[in-house]
This record gives sequence, C-alpha cells and structure tokens, in this order.
Amino acid sequence: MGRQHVEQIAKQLEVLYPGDAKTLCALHFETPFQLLVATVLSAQTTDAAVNAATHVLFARYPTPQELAIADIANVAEIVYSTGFYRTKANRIVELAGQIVDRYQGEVPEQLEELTTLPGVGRKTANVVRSVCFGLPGLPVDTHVARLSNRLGLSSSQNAEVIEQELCGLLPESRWGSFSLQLILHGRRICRARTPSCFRCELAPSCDSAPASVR
DNA sequence: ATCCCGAGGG
DNA sequence: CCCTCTGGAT
Repeated sequence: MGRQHVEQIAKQLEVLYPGDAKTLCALHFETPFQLLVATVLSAQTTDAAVNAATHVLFARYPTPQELAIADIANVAEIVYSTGFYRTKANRIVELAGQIVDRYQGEVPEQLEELTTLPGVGRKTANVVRSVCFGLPGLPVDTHVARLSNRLGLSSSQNAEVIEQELCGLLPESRWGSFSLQLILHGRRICRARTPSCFRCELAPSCDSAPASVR
C-alpha cells in the first residue's frame, strides 16, 4: 500500500466525482435534522427510496418538534417502502423526541453525542458531521468497506478499523468526500457481485483487478 | 449471530 | 430467483 498508492486513488476519484461531501451526497434535505433522519432511513435501502419517503415525510413533519409528536402508524406508512419500516418509524420519532428534549431541537455535532441517539451509529453520525457540518468524519458503509478491501487500502472487515485506517491515510479535509466518492464508484463500477474492472478507471492502481485490465 | 423488511438490479 | 441496498440494536 503506502502513501503514494492512496494519493493516486484519491486523485483519480476527485476527477471522476468532483465536489465536497455536501455536493456529492445524494440524500435530499434542508436542515441537519432532516439529513439525520434521511440517513437513519437509508439503512439497507437505496437513496432513491429514501428521497421518495422523505419528500412526503418532511412535507408533513419538517421539524423535530413536529415529528416528535407524530402518529407512529402514519410515519410507518410513509417510510414503508424503505424497508424495516416499523423499526425506522419508531426510531425517527424517538430520535426527534430526544433532539427536542436533550438538545433543544438542535442536532449535536460531536460524534459521541450523535451516537447516543436511537438509530444513530457511527456511520450515520459521520455522515451528519461531514455532509452537514463540514466537520471531519469518514462514514464507512458497505461500499466503503468493500472498495477499501479491493483497492488494498485496508484488509479489515471491521467498519471502525477500516475508518481508522482510511483516516490515517488521508487529510481530514478529504475524509467526507472520499467516502462519498467510494460509494459512487461502488455503485457505478465496483459493484458487490459484478465489478466492471474492464471499464474501471482505478483498475491500474487496484490490487484486485485482473492482470488483463491493469 | 440474528433480527428488522421492502424493492429493484443482474 | 438470488442478491444487495449509504445499518443499528439486541
């Protein structure tokens, strides 16, 4: 691996998917609270499904104050198509309540505070930090984990270990955008089952690409 | 390790 | 028809 290996990859990703974390984020939102909710809903579903649900959800419950007192069954109906709908409906209503009660309606910025909220794990907390607040945070989801392994940036299967290793390889200013760039590349080219190495721009610097395309 | 859970892609 | 999707809590 080494520094040069990462820099080569990071540089190519910047060309392929230009922009900062906020620009690259595919989730629709107006406020930090809305991004937090959208990210909780994004578990095991597509961003398109989340955006369709939040379009309706935020029209009816735009603020934590309003979502906190929402009818759970109605919320479940709205988020139904994102999957895990009972769990998600309960989580986001409870989440809204805690934001109101514990944080005066304002989403906290510290990772340790964010991860105490229901439905908010390390990945979600880092999304909010990097996309919304412009703070250092490198979300590791299934795409980031898979591409990090394939590219030879980490050999760990543990998301938190991968996060630490990637953070050590990149400047803080690139943490958020790098994560989103890996996600976009994972969706377009480096898919889980059928990676298109033959048309991958990163193949020359990828440990896992077949020799024929490097 | 298992559960939550629908929808679209390959 | 199987797999995967911007996971988190128990």
